[in-house]
Amino acid sequence: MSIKQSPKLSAEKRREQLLSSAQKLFLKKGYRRTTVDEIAKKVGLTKGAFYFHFDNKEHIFFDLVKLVLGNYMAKTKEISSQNPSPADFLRVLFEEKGECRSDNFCYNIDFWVQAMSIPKIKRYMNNSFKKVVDNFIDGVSSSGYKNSKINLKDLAVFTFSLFDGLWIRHVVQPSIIDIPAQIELFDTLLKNNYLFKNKRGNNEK
Amino acid sequence: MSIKQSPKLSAEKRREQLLSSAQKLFLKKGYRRTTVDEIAKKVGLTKGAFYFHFDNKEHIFFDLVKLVLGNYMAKTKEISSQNPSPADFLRVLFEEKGECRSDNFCYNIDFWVQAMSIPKIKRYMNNSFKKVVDNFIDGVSSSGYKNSKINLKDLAVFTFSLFDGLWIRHVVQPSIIDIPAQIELFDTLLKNNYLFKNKRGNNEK
Amino acid sequence: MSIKQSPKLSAEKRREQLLSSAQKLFLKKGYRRTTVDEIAKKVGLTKGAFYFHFDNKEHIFFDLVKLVLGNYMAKTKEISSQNPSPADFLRVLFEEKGECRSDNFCYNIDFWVQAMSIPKIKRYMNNSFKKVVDNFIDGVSSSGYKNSKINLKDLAVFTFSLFDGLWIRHVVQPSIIDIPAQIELFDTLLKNNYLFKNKRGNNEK
Amino acid sequence: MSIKQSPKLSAEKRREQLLSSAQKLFLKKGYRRTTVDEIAKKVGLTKGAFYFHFDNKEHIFFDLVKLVLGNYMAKTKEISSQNPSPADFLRVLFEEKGECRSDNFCYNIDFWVQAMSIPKIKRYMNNSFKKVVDNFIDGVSSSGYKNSKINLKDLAVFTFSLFDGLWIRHVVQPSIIDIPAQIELFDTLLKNNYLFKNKRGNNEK
DNA sequence: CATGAATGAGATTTCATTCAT
DNA sequence: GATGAATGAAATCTCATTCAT
Repeated sequence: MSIKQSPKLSAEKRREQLLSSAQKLFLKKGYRRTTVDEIAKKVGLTKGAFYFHFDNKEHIFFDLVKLVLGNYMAKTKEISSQNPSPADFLRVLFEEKGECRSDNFCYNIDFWVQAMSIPKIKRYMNNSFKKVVDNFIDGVSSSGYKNSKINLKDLAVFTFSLFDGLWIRHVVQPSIIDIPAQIELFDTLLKNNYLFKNKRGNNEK
Repeated sequence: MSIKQSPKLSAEKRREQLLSSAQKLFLKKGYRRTTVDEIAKKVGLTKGAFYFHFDNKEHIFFDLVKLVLGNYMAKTKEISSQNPSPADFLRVLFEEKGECRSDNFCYNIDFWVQAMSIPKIKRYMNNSFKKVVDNFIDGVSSSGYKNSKINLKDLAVFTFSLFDGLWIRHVVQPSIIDIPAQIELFDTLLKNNYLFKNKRGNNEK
Repeated sequence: MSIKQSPKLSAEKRREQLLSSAQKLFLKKGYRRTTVDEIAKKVGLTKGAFYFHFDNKEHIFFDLVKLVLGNYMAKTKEISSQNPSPADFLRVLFEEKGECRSDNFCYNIDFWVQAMSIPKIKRYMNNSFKKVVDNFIDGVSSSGYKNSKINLKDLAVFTFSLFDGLWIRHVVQPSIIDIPAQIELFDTLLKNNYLFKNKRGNNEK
Repeated sequence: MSIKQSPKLSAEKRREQLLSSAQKLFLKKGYRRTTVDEIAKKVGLTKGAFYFHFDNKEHIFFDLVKLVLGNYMAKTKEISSQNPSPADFLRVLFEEKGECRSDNFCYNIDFWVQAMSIPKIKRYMNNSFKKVVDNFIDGVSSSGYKNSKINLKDLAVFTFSLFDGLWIRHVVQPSIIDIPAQIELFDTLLKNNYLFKNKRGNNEK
């Protein structure tokens, strides 16, 4: 009997498509609620094809965690060399100019909780976070945020936690939250602060 | 032959036990990963008994959302009458003195995502958030944070998003994050700010 | 919506039923070709019920291996105290008087191959076989089969291998093989043998 | 871009390679547990190539059954003209000198059960077995094993069942079983037997 | 001849829910 | 009120087979 097949693409292309599909779905519905069938169908394939490209559902998840964290680290690294303010980190993580694409970083707690339940990936994540914090410290100390009263590590945790919280609210209640305004607010709070004022001189970004 | 039965408690007691059990589990593992069996076993009952007290899994979830949001609203309402600073909201939500009990507020995105997927509860949540924001605005404006340059609604969103982010990181990576230090940092950032300084005079809480 | 349920039996009864059902099917079709659905349906249950009684398909298999080998050992132990001839072992293993019930011992190689692929069960099986061989040696040496020219351990292996071979042929081609005649033949070969003749005196069984 | 391909061999060569590969795998793991992918990979090909050479998995199985049984028949035919004792049949089936190559006869019950479930092959097998039995009878009666008390057909079944049983134990628990010793034992049992003694005179092989 | 991406049927397993006792 | 055996829908995963290149 004959079988209708989707056009064949290279494994590389398909892997990318499937990763992107999975990322969107995991973000929107969480790891558990997302089925392999959905991931595959979103790119016009069947379950079977999914298993040709990935060993199992957990594997695509691992790959995604690595991708996301790698991206995250790369971005923060990149910013750190440009004399950034803490708010600049938010700006870039939210993809320039507040245009937040919900398929871009899947900073979603379900994703995290799932990830943290697997020792291998948990270690990877803790290491990643340390690197991101280091990048942040490098970046902001070079741009005048070094201050005896503020522990820069705490400021990093503060910034990234704020990012997570904004991100989540953005995902869950997009109508309520205005990301660019929030970033501006963060920037304003820091710029008009005694703690940094004298250190940084004029605050043009 | 006789069957071992748990001592029969009043329906009211059992409901409370089950709600508490479900809350802890939903927080720790997410709605989907938590089974009815686990919820029941945690209080020494069987699945069957669960269905005597709740119509189904979604119902206990609804009840929990209402409970949690009610609590959240009550707390913020209470603080708002005590001339709070924004950081005070964090302080109280994190249960005073930085001692965070992980079973207290289940502000976990999986919980949210699940909740937002049900229209009835989505409306409820949006309304709750609006009330919480109003409580915040009431509170901080009475304590001198009214400032033409800062939109207080934005400051509320900022504060609650920060709370969410800190909370999540606390749940996922407890070893990395020092909640009291973060609250202090938030407080410091606001207190030493030009924007509020002249308006508020002395900042002792 | 309402559900039609099979009459409820005690877990103990159901386990026995399911074990028996699985034994017959594994014997007839092999482990792999037998589905959990079939095992359950054969006793009027659904897949779901199967998983209430057994953790998974491998577990029922383990239990069965233990049951079968335990039975095998017990039988050979029992015979060994009754001055048996080697053929008596076959007789009893084939359940008295050649009436072979195909659901009795599942001495089937698929069963074995599957079992041997799991280290835990492999050790168990090797130990069992050693015990069975010991029982055989005990039994036949007490009834005059001790003979310097014949290694009794070899005779044991010979007897049990013959049993396996007959059993398999009986399962696969029942029309071709006459078990009682084969047992008689084995007995005759031994009884009319110089090696044992002088040792055993008259050979009445 | 170019694709790595195995060197193209004649269809005949490939068929033989695939048959040999399949035989080894079916013996080791059973028909069901063996995948087409494994069969192909073992000779450096892909699934697709397999389907160029064989219509489907069942076909290669049929071909194998015929090959194996043909071999079996040919061997027994050959021996039967050499005045064999029953033990000689074992000897030859086990490939002279006790050096058992596990890839030679796949006399494995999974193989049989699978085969017997297909009527065409079942008839073929029953006929084969009859011929093998006839070869045996021809052989041993010419060498003095004709005896009124022993039905030679039973002796044939006995011998081949013993072979099966030894073979299986050899495959499953190679460390426990000493094939040459078993063959010797069989020979000894027959040689020192009243039933044949007077008929056969001296028994040197 | 051979590749390798894709299919689809079917197997194992999970779990919310039902219900007789 | 509570038990625990049973259901059934849905999810994950496997693998024989197809087919464009």
